[in-house]
Amino acid sequence: MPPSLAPKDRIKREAMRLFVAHGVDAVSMRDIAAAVGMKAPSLYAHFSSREDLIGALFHASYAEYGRQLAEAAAGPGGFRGRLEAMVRVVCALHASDELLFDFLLLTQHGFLRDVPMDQHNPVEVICRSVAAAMAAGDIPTGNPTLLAAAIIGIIVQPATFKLYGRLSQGLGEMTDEIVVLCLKLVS
Amino acid sequence: MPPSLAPKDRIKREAMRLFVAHGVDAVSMRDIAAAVGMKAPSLYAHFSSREDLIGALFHASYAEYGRQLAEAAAGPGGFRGRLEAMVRVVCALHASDELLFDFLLLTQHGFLRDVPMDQHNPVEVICRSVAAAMAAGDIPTGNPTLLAAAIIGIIVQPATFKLYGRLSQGLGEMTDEIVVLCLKLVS
DNA sequence: TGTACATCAGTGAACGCGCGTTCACTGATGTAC
DNA sequence: TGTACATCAGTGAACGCGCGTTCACTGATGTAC
Repeated sequence: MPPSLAPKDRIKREAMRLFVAHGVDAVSMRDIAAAVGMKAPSLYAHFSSREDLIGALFHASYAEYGRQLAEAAAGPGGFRGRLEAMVRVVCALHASDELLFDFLLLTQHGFLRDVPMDQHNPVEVICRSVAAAMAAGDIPTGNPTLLAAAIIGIIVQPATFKLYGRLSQGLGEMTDEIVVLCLKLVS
Repeated sequence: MPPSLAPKDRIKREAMRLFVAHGVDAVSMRDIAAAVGMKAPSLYAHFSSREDLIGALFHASYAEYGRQLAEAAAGPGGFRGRLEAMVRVVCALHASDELLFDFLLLTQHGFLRDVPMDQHNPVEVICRSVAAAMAAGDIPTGNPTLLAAAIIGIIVQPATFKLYGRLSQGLGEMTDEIVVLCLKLVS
């Protein structure tokens, strides 16, 4: 933790670290404050409530993931090229900030019911992209949502394995293999 | 909730329902007791603690899943036949008790660090089966753990979609399609 | 049939605890003149 | 340079609350004689 970071960012970083290590519900405001060398009341100078802090961590990052995915999904070329681009985006996000990726992975179930199904929702982006490709005849016909789920599973489950130490490499190092697996699904 | 069930089973059932609906940490012993028409202290006649109740729900079921998977993994024929059998087992488990499946799905991250990596661990069963097939040359060479993760992802992510209403069909009704997707991965 | 007693699932009241949050206050830093 | 004041991140003490859990007790049911 470089002390050069602004207090607000140090709080976000340490909170994320603790949430991933112990689970969101097992970490108190006092725990977070202690990790940044403060007392709990000081956190309220930066976030209006615990809910606000967690929301700032989850929703902003989740939307940013969706934004980058939507960009890849709108790229040039056929569906397979765009699928490869999307997979590479997600793997790159894992490589660039694994802590954030793990946080989204572990806390998703607590938030997914609140997340709007709009164009910044990563899951929605993939579902729409697959459905469009299937409707256009670019890939074999079937249940588009099931196929989208399978693609997401191929990316997310290895990240879970990494988190629990079953895989030592991150998604960044396995990108090419993951791309190959995803492309097999749409063959 | 048939009142014919023994009190202990009614408690387990209602607890599971509440945990899936609101998250494990958001449900108190008083909530569970109210759902079965009791007061909180009565629960302690059946379970020694909250931890004990949750553990009874998770670990026994998780081990049973592992046992059934191990049985399918030890079946006759080549790897592809055994993989198909394993996928069918998981889909059948989802079809036979979706609430239980969802409970394991939602609470896994809170327990996976405690689960021993033995022969009753469903993830371990799949990892070993894939690794053996790869070592025997039954399927193309690669990272066996990554492939195992991908297979698990193809099954688990559609279950997550069902849970959040993105898919209306359960795994039971999509079994054949899921089998096809998994077999594509090992081609 | 009637009485005394054992059993035991369930309860009301209470416990200590850690939680999120509030608020008056501190004390270091920067600015005005 | 020196003094008075404004600013503001951070703090100590305290709050009300809901939690898991304990325990003496209740009251229905079954058994012995």
